[in-house]
Amino acid sequence: MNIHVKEFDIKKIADSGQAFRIVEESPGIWRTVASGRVLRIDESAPHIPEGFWSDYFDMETDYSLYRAAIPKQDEFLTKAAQAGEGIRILRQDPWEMLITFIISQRKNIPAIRSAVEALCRLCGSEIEGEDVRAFPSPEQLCSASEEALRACSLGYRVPYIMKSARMVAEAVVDLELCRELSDEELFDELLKFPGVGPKVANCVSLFGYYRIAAFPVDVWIARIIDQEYGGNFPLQLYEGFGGIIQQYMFYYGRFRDE
DNA sequence: AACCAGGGGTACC
DNA sequence: GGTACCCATGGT
Repeated sequence: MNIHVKEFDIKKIADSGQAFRIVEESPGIWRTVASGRVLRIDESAPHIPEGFWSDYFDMETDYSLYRAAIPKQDEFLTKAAQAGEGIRILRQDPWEMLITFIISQRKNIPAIRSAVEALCRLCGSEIEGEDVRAFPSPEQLCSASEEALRACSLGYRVPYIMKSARMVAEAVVDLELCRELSDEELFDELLKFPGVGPKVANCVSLFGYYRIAAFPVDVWIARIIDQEYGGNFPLQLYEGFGGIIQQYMFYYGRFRDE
């Protein structure tokens, strides 16, 4: 049983900077790993199973309603939203997002991918019949040695990751209970982790907790706001779903020249 | 409030 | 094959 797939582009999602384990395994066939499961998607005939995966890919949401809020006079966003049609905000695992976005600081996307993959190979669980491993649990990560973590190209982030993993393993911060918090409370809670500042807390909120009002500002978004909006982006036009608009901006900012 | 941090990816030569 | 520059930043 499959739901009707529309406004879904796995290739764009793989390049959107929210998920780092989606790879083109063979031409046109994409493989993704989440919560210890593997799914393969044919980009020309996408087929999303009901249940876990349709929830993960947020298939119930109609993104055209969000794009409709963009004023026609806003040429940049109009083009960005057009170029980004098919991108969805994935409902990813908060723990995986926490560690992934601590890793992300001052790395480019290919470097984030390889570091995350190295971490999974180091201490993630095997997945039956697959070459890839699951993202490691907090306990698995805690059991890894500092030297082994350094070999994953994590650099100065190693202590942040080790301390954050311990905080989750010891439930100093309960990432599941955090689902009950308001956006502001969640943001403050995430800031308690070492290596997590405003940018990373917003990314974890948006991609790990589906807080679509969160609006992470990285170098790309800052550049766009500066160059296209004279330093003043009208975020109030998109109250409650700025994160979705941000995703179109990010994607278009990176790929409009290709 | 400047300044620094690992080092990988990439474009260019 | 060398090198210069950039990178979904945060801590000090």
